[in-house]
Amino acid sequence: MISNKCKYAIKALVYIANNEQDDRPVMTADIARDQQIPRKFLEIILRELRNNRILESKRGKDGGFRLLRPASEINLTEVMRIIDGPIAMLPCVSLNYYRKCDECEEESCEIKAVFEQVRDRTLEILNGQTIKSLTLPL
Amino acid sequence: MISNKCKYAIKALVYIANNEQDDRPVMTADIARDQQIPRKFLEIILRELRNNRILESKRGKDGGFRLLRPASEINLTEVMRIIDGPIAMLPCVSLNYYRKCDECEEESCEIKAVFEQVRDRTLEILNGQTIKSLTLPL
DNA sequence: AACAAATACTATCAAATAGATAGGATATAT
DNA sequence: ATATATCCTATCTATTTGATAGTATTTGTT
Repeated sequence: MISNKCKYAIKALVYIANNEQDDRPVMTADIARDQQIPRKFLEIILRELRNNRILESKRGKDGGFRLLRPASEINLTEVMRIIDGPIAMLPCVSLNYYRKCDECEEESCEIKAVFEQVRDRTLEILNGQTIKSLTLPL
Repeated sequence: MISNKCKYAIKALVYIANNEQDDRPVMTADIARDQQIPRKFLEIILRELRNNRILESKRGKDGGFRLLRPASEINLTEVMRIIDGPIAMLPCVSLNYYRKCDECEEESCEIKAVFEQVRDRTLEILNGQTIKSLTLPL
């Protein structure tokens, strides 16, 4: 399962992509209202995405958030890794958050191979998806 | 990520499958020792698998656990669902633990389709794996 | 300069989950 | 009887999840 936080993050990014036609930044309050995300929680999420160079922010009146890169260059895996960490089902199989298991040697691990397969098929799909590909057709 | 508990469950089942040649049940203490799983925690896990008709148990001297069905008929998804619950990455996309999202209508959800794909590819792999297929060749 | 409106930051909190551990009850083979 | 195994109940700590509150700071407008 991905966290609510991560789901909110993805939805917020898609919302921003859908609403940035004119060059004005999108406000937290608007995203929160339209996507039904708790506003203060969303603030934290958007700031985190900004700190990780997915968004840029503008403070004060007419402030808000804009994508730092084109939506087509923001990958779903990148967002998920920032918010939730590993995508793999086992730490010892994670590409970006690898951690050895305490209790077993990897050479003799019976279950590693299966979860490597799952990881690869999952990444095939998620790497192929960007914020752009999740926006509305028009 | 699957939980440690779930990883322990799978490893314990594979261990039992690997060690049930003669008809004697496998003891918690042996699994715990050889697989480096905390014994008391493992007890809870094995009992849970018994309650869910994956294992049968025998108490007292020469007691222990045996697979209730052939290893080839115990699916990896079945075990994972018992211990960890949903396999899908979103509740609204789960086949066995479906739950509607509070904040969004599914018809207009931008991210549902992607996570349905991930679910399907993941289940393709995990449904194809049984405790038997994870045991040692011989 | 004053004000309104937005993000930034810090602190805190409650509930759930993860990951166990302890101790005694019960069943069973010898 | 006794030793040995599972069964059961209770408890515990740390972490994570999901959030809220309040204040500081920046910025555009009047």
